[in-house]
Amino acid sequence: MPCVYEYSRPALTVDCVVFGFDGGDLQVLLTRRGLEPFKDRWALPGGFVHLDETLDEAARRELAEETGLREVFLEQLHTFGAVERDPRERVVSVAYFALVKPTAATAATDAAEAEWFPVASIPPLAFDHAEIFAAALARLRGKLRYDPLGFELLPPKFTLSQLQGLYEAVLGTALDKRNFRKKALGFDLLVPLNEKHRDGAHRPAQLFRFDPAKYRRLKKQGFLFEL
Amino acid sequence: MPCVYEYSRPALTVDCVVFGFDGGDLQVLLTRRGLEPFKDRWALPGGFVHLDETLDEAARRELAEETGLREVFLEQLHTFGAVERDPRERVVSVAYFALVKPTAATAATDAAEAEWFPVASIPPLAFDHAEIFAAALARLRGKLRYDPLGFELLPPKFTLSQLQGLYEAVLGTALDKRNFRKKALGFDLLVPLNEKHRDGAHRPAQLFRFDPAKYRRLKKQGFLFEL
DNA sequence: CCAAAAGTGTTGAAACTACACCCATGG
DNA sequence: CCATGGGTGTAGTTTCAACACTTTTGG
Repeated sequence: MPCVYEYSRPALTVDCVVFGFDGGDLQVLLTRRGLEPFKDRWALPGGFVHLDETLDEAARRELAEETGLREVFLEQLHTFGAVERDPRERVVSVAYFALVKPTAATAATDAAEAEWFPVASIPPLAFDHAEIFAAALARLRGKLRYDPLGFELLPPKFTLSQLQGLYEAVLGTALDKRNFRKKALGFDLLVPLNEKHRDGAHRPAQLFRFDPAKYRRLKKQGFLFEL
Repeated sequence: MPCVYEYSRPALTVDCVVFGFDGGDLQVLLTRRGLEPFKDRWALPGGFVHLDETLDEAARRELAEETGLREVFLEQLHTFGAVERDPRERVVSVAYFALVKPTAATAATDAAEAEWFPVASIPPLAFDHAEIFAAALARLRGKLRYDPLGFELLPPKFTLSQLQGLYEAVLGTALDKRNFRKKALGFDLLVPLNEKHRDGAHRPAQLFRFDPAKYRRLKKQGFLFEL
């Protein structure tokens, strides 16, 4: 029998919008609900915040538990507090968005009831998760332009074409190859490796890595990224 | 005697970072705490979220109760969830930032224990409110550049010099008068009024108003503001 | 030798920066 | 008539967008 205190404050959860990139499409990781309400519907991975953990910790813990993902890029998105967003009782949810590299991404698929969906064809979602997802996608699109988030979705070594493909997939627009390369290299944040990417019957591509330390140094001096 | 449920979930509050502009400095509205902990310290206005209100509603209600402010521009900022941010018990706080026009701002001063402080000289704050304030200021600075937020801090009728002064106060840099005017007028979002601003022994200034409807229309077509 | 993606420069247009003087008013 | 802030244009530089062909490889 619940006492009055159960109803005196909202429940608090975290939900994660996890993005991945397979080289073609931008994707999102969803889990299938095992319980009512919305049993068998797809939903964002997430769960209740414990009293002894921060919000970020809760998000990481839930991600690990439900999808097996660890060490992902995680950033708080927005807190959703509509009164009726959960039919059972008042639940406020702190939403996060996460970016995972392809290596980690494939590991996640092996786990439990988690599955990747291209963002263009998301199934119906539980609760207000469609709204949360839309907010996350908008944020990713907006931020990609002036923050080097993209590298969190690529393997540590990547080609310029892969980088461009990612920008095109996320922004939904075609980009000019020469202009893109000029800009991307102009920042001096991509270091060429002594390694080529061989992939099929054509000229092999130069591999690069992103230099995050240098980026942080530049950012402190009021530098802007902007691709 | 509290039952176990009191401790099974964090308490949830909202806190508001309210900015105003007096023509010279960017200011923040603080309230003096009447109770322990941090009794007599300055703090951000805020309070507990009720079960039957959204987070936005809670923020507006608390603002009205503690400062008398209504009809302000309000936007969710970030949710703060450090485990020890409140010494009494686990409290998670959804922070908002608010922008108020000078007319409303003076009304607020008359109210209760609320007072405006220039952002350059904020007193010590309760809890983690200094951190919240810093996040709000950073967000305001960042967003001002590509979102027409500034008009929420000016009276409905304003001169270009007032607008420029606001940008300079928020961004902390001097701007070139001619370039600023060119850009500001170039968007075609400022409509000149048949009215001048008389103020002292010099040429009176043209008054303008911002056209929010037109802005929304342009934004839908993928238009970017950026001053 | 063919298909397929990698790689590379230039040019015209637009936007940005820097900069100095006259105007209208109140006292 | 003087002090004060309002208001205006241009030139040099930089950045941006558009655009097509050669290179390297595997099959």
